[in-house]
Amino acid sequence: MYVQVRTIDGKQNVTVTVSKLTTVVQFKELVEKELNVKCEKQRLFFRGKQLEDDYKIFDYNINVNDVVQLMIKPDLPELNKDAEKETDCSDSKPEKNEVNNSKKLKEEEFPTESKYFKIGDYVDAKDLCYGAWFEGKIVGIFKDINKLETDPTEEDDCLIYKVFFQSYPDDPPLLISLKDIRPRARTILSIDSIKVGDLVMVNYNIEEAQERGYWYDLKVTNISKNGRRKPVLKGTLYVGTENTNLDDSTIAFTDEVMKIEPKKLITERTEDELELMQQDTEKKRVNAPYCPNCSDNPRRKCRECGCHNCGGKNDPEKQVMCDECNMAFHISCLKPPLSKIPEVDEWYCSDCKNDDTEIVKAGEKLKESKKKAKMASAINNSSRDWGKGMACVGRTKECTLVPPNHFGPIPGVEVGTTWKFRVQASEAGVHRPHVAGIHGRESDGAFSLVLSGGYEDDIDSGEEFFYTGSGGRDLSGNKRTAEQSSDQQLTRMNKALALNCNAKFDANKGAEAKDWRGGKPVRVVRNFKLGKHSKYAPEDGNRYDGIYKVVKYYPEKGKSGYIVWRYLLRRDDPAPAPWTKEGKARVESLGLEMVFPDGYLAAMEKKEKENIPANSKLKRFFTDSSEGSPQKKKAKLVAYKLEADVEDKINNDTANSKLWDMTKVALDMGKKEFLSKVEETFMCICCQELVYQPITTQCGHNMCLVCLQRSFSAEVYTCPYCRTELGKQFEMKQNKSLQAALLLLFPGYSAGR
DNA sequence: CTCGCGGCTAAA
DNA sequence: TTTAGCCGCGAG
Repeated sequence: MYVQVRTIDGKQNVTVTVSKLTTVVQFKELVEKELNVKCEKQRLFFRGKQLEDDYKIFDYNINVNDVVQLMIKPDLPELNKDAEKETDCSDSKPEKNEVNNSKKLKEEEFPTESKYFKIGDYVDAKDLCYGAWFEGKIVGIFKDINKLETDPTEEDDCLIYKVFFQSYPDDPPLLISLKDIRPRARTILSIDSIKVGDLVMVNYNIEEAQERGYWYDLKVTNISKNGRRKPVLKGTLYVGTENTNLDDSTIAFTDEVMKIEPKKLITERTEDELELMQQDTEKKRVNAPYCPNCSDNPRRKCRECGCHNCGGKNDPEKQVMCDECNMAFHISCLKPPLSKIPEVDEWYCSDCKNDDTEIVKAGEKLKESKKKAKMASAINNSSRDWGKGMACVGRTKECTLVPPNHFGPIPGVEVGTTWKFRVQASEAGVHRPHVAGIHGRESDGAFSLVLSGGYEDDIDSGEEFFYTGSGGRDLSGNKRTAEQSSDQQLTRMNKALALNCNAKFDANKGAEAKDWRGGKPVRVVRNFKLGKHSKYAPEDGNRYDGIYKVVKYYPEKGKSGYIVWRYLLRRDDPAPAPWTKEGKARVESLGLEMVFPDGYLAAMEKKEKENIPANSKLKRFFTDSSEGSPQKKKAKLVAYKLEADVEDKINNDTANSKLWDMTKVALDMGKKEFLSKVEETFMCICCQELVYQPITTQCGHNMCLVCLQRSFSAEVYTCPYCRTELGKQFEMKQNKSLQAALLLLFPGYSAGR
């Protein structure tokens, strides 16, 4: 799709081709090609939000022909460059800043005086992080040694002012040049005294114009007073250290417009002014609250800016912050509570703790990375392109428990299991095709089918239903469904389903089974869309309803007038059907709930929240996200390389070479993913834990020695996975190579077995 | 290679 | 709100 990129001054305008999955970094590269503006020099904005490098076009809801604004960062003067580097807006580290400031800028050795300001003057100064005016106090004036070398004239331009920002008492003073300092604003202007063309200072929130933000200069272009209604004040807003203008900004806080005090030589100050400059203003200007949740009310409990557990704001020195989610916790509120602040560089709360060196109990899932789940575009880790349908999505998992041509139930999948999307039913191995209704082989029979209401003359009475074959539709134009437009043939999946019927195959008239239970089993999934025609459909998603058999099949003239093949299926499953009272009770007792793709719910939640302004995001507005933020490093995916000894053991395990090959695909996704894949692949079907003292059968399945012995002692001599006959005399020979490999990967997992 | 009882967006 | 029109993917 095309997206317009326009410079803030409107002079340059280009169109670039992107997809919803294009990252902001890639986008910047495209812009660099088109406009010859280096990526580092670009700031891109859309609907008031700065596009941050790690996000995707999708995450900002950018659509076809939307206009993205490009702000070009000019070359900063030497001083500011240095200062900006030292200014870590998101996470200030006072000691480090102090040291570097004094080391890099030798001006401290040259205290001097200025014609405009004195030490102790209360001023407004422009902060390099936010690019807005804040209340500050001059605590030092120095010569800029760098400038003096090139330009020996002692103009005030060559001075550096050390300014203490009163809104940030914990931060060290910053070095500011003269152009970013002026006398403290003291006068609130009434709306009637403001004229078009005036330059004033206003409060504005760049992300959300209705919300409180920071203080910027505004050149007034439009004032309208409309009777008793709130006056409208519009103008060009100067934001950032380079005074980039945002045209036609509407000011929400029209009763807080402030007069800008011009710079004045000290010699020209009146007695009053001299005094005023050294006096702090009584009432401080209000900035955007640090916490949008509680508006910084110290008496309100807030789980966002206070303790994430109890919401209390007391004892900040006894609170520890999580390095992942940045939430604070009282050490006494932790489970288990701590007696003192932990002395480690990085600390993570229980939700974020995600250590891949941690031994994970067999059978217990590793926690998904929060970072991964955060982004909507991370619903799965393949290159998901939205707008092309969930049917277009690739699987992130694959059922390896049974072969794709497996008849009958999938071990571990209970009747009543419900997945939100078809692709998940595919991942579970219950119904593998993404779109097609029947899964089968023409030579073999059908393994599964989905009832989805796609053929409205299907009659569903729960225990029995009529099903229509596929085909006879014109799917030209890359369609997936269409009206019936020709006769169906008893070939492909239609033939496969017919083969399930316990009767001699007849391609002309069809057939009916005398002993219908003798037919091949079909897994049946009901989709919620069937609800239009049937009361046995689930409320939402796709529900596995158990095993059915084909009673009969026959050709018939359908509603369309064309021949369709029809099948009568009848339920033959020991588990009660999910719509019956017993079935519902069973679903309840098994605790079955709708299954969503990994990260799906988190992504949906985030999408909903996106409409609500996140003021805290503003903090990062003027920071350069290309300079690695501390959170980034953890999200980085490092491919896992198997240690030589593990590799050896795996290679020795020739009986499972295919399974290992499949598992090794996950190596690229990092150690955590790989281990999780190993757990999934080598889980014992009986105890649902990683196999211990494993037996590998000739049918290629692994289970614990004790689990198989238990089965044999119950006189069941089949493979617990696929029911292949093993025989009473089956020799239970432990697969030592597999055991050794697993022990290296999961040290100590066998403890307690 | 062809086929298809999805799921999405944008237009109506 | 409903609906036409897409189209990646795994399966045979």
